[in-house]
Amino acid sequence: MIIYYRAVRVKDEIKQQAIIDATIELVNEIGFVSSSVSKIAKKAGVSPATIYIYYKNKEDLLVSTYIRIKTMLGASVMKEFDPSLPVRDTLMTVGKSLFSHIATHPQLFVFAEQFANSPYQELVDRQKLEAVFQPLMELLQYGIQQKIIKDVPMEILFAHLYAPIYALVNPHLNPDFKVTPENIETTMNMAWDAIKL
Amino acid sequence: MIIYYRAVRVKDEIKQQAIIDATIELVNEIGFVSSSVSKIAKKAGVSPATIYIYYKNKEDLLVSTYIRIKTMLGASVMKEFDPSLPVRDTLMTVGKSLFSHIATHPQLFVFAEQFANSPYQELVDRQKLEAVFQPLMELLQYGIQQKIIKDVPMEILFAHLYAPIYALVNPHLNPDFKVTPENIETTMNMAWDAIKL
Amino acid sequence: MIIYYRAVRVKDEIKQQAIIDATIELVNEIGFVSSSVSKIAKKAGVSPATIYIYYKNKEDLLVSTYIRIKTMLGASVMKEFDPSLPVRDTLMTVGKSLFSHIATHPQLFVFAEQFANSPYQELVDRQKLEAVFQPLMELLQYGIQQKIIKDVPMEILFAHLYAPIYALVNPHLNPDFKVTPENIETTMNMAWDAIKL
Amino acid sequence: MIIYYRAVRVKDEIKQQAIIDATIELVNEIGFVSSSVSKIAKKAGVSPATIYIYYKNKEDLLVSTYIRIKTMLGASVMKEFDPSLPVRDTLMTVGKSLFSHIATHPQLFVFAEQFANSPYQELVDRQKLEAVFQPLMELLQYGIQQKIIKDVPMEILFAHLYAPIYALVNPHLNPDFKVTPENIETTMNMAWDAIKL
DNA sequence: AATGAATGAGATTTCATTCAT
DNA sequence: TATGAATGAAATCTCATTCAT
Repeated sequence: MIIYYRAVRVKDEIKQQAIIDATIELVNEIGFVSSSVSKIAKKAGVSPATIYIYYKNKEDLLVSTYIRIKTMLGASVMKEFDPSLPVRDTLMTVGKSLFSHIATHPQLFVFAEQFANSPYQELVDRQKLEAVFQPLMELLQYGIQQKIIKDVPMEILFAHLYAPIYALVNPHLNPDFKVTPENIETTMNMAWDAIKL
Repeated sequence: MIIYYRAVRVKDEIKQQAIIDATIELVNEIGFVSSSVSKIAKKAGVSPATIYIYYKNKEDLLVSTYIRIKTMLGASVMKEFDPSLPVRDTLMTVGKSLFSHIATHPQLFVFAEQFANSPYQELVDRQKLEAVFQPLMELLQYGIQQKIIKDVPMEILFAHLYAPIYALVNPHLNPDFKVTPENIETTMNMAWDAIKL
Repeated sequence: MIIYYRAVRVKDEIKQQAIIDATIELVNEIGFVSSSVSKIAKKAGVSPATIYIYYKNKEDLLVSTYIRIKTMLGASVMKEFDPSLPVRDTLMTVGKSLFSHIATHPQLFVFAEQFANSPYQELVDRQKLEAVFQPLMELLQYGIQQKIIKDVPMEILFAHLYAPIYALVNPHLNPDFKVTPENIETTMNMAWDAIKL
Repeated sequence: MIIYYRAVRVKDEIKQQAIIDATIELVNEIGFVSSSVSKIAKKAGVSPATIYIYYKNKEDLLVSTYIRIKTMLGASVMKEFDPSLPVRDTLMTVGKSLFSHIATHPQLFVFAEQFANSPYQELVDRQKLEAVFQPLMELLQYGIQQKIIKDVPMEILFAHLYAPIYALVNPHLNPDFKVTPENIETTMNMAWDAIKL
């Protein structure tokens, strides 16, 4: 006699991932505005009702997807972070890592941009998401102290270090830009020129 | 001889402007996703049907609004353009003008960002919109030639000159950033350090 | 040349009545619980969307219908009210009027009962609805003063005067009861015995 | 010879009662219309699927709950029935018992009222439920024969005896009515006046 | 017996657009 | 030109019920 009481059908990790993947793909294809729960469900191969087992509502689905993307991006980029190197080298490395992460996962980037420019964006705890970049801020702080980096507000430093990257890889803004090693090198050098003392 | 005065009622410029204003305001208030034609009509004080007299459909309304905003921004910013000044001064002036234009009309900026990150964005002729910045490109070209500015692709120069500005004024990204003369000065100086030879 | 600017299609009283009629009929047929907006629309011969032109939402439709029914009932019953007659005669007349109103419009009664036993019921201003019965209360008051009627709380008097009527005509409770003149006479005489001194 | 003890797990009485309790509570809180099987399950602390082990479907659950309530009410009220007392005393006692039962279990009453005004109501065998009141009917019959009680149809007698009670304790109809001994006394005396010869 | 996952069907509501005047 | 009414289509979400273990 077999007793299998415990093994009730269990929330399916694969299905949950399929839903997230479908969400990202669909937003890439038809945009945030037109992406409905039904369409996401169809793409994921599940019933619309099933999505509501995994997510409280549409908002929850989108916010969760965004947080997952941002968390992955942060972890991936900061993996390269090595404070034992010279300040400049560390910043360059992180920047290049960001470049290549985006270049490898353009879909995630498109979703994130559309999300960030939607009203849903107010629902995420930015502080929590940005916590992963704390070491970077400390490094910049240290650079300022060591008179290597300009003594200006942190947000301005960040703007010059990373905004150009986002602008360049954004296909809406620069449809023809290619993420080549040379372009990366050029951009990061210029960013350094902007912030260095 | 008969002289026809403008006896026929003519499309009402004021009404048309009211519709555009309502569109921009509504997108600011509730976002692109939730802005429906009926709500825009209500805010503009007209019937939904009236909007279809002035615009072919919703898409036409949104695209027209975007183009109007971008055209105004371009004109406004380039008004300050004076090629008789030194290259650096001209670029600084244009950058500051951009800063202050956005600071004075944050609503237009919010609409434009949401539009640019929507599928509608593919419907605008970017080349045409950017034509107004042609003098700027020529100036940069000239700066390169004169060995004042780094000889790198034009889009990289633009990215370093203006992306930090957009990032800083974007309330999603930097909710606490204040557009003060000092911050403007700092940012533009850093942008110049990035692109100057 | 004809100018008909003014005569835009106007909210259709007939259509609105059709929606209310359909609501009442449907609740009679399949009950409150199963009556959906779509089904009401279908019965009324309009699109579900049309209902939302006339009513803010389902709740508004149901509450409006209830108020209309109750107002009609009140007006109809009180039409017979004649305070110049002896107290007993007036109360008898009103009771008989109530009896015959319900007997003639059983559908309205069924709807009202189902509504009153639903959570929607909390949304109506009972005080306002009952205002029409003010003269009745004053008459009872007068009867008490004249030592014709028992000096007990008003709500107990009402309960004995009218609750038996509602119970008897309720087909759930008394499916076989017939509203005959004789039964009416009997019931009202007994109600009088209950309240008279 | 083999003796089977109750070795097989048996339907869990406690669980079944929990489901019924949850049903009644939920209908009290959110009404009949909004009470779904899932919500009932959650409140009862079981899986929705479990409910279908104990009840064929939702209808079965609701009808069973209603029958249980009505049966309990009947038994409880008739417990006091004592035909050896004078007719009047017996009727008074039963009425007071009804009053106090409802006052002690208002939740059961709310459920019953909502149920009775729903389409489910047609699914119960009223005759069976009312069988418990048979002695009461015989008593009234006897009273008529003895010329103590008016010789009118049984349902009219019942309506005058008990409808005022239901009306008074119904919080929708009389939100401010208090079930005090005095009010009970008054009401029952008046009911007696209505039916007595 | 017990259950969490799963779903087709259907709920309420809003949408972009057209109609009739 | 201008409009309020009207609507088919589609949106989000919930429901009663069944499945697989």
